Amino acid sequence: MRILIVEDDPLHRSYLHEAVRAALPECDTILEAENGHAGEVQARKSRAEHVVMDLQMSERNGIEAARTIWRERPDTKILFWSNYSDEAYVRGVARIVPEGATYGYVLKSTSEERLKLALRGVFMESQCVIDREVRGIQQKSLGNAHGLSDAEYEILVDVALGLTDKAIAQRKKLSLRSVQNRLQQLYEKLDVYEVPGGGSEGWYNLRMRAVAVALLRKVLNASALERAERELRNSGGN
Amino acid sequence: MRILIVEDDPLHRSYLHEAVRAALPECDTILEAENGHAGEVQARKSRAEHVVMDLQMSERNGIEAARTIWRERPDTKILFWSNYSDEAYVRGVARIVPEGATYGYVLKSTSEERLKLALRGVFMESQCVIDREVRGIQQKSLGNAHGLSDAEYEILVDVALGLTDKAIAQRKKLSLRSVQNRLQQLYEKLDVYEVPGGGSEGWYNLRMRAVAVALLRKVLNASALERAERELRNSGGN
DNA sequence: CCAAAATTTGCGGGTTCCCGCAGGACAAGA
DNA sequence: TCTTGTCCTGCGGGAACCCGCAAATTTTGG
Repeated sequence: MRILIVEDDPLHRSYLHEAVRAALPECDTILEAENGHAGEVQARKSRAEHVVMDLQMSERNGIEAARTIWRERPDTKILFWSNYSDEAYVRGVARIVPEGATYGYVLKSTSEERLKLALRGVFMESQCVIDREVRGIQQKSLGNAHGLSDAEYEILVDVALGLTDKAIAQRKKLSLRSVQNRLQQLYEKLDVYEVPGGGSEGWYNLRMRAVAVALLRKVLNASALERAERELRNSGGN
Repeated sequence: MRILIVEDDPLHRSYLHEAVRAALPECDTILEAENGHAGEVQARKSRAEHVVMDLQMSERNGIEAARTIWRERPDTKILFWSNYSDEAYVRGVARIVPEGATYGYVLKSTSEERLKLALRGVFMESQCVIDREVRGIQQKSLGNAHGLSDAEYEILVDVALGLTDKAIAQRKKLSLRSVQNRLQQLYEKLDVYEVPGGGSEGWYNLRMRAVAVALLRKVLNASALERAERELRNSGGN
């Protein structure tokens, strides 16, 4: 049994190494990579079927690396080990996990015990192990009280990239008006109208404010933006 | 000699603890805090004059903590120890350093050697120790080829918060037109006009695109936005 | 001190955005 | 089938944005 560790912080990497060794004595070789790209290469070369990896790394982040790994071998078991439980990350992971794949999502702040349990659960028992906090985010993002539908999220990302309504309409093959409708739904779901000072109107540029709120609430984050930007650029714009 | 460590990651905290113990044998007590707020409290209580602290922590980040610490005792020596060298962080730190204070800024990825050197340099020799990469960012942000002036940066932040031109004019006590002028400068300095696909016009909403580019280039980041948002809210909007 | 350079401000217009209103398209259920 | 609900679409107008032009003001440098 071989395990691949993808993590850029050396301290965390060696901590993980120890945890794996302790939790999975049946594991005979532990491979390491220090960024997403190296992780992909290693995974391809070693055919490792068990990967534990960090999100937010430089040089290709965890989500992108996971996507290409899963594209090549969809039965790979991946345990995500992240600092944050931003909705953007949770959504990003959910978006790329293949049909029936087993994976886990635990926070770096969890106890060593829980990390070891997750390691065994995902790699030995083929369970999906998701931390409580992360689960909480998942729920919230689905509970449509304040949660955005996928369609709305897509629009939000396009807006955040700086595209005009017209450009978005073209990309998404919708009429101009439909795009604007979805935008208004966004403006309601994020509390864009709430004004800091007095109740004066016209304080906010709604389109920009929506993105600001999404960033503050971690519905969006820089990493998601980077991914979207790259996608935009090599899809040639439309 | 007492040293206060403010760092939320337990691994990094203990690593720092070790490094301090090794680099500064004359240090007799090492205090620890696990977020910015606790750090402020500890600093106030212990009157520590030497602080090493992380940026990006939950529950009040390093910049805010440093600001209140320096406000109370401007001669405190602070060594910032951060994962990233985002322009937003570098600028944020530079913005709050008091006249003549000594501080340092090293990345978590630097060698143990350099960390120890920085510890001695800042705390014993009262030098300002800034990592090469960080210095590089500093230069770039000043070299006005692509670097934003302080005025432009301020506007950028206000725009990113979602304020309208009019609102910004009011806050900054400028005319509407001046705000728009500064915006146009922004649009030029960030390459807002560059289009992905063909040379079609009207592809970008410039105001939004400027913020997107700033985020992608790390001129802005979520942490800076949070700070600005809080400031906006308790300045009552104007 | 004056001249050059940079900023600020007003005006005017073309464009985009924001959104109420209202008419279609399509699916679910009585 | 008819209703109800949801979504897409077009129209129209008021507000905000983007920006060229030019005068007024401030700053800089000699």
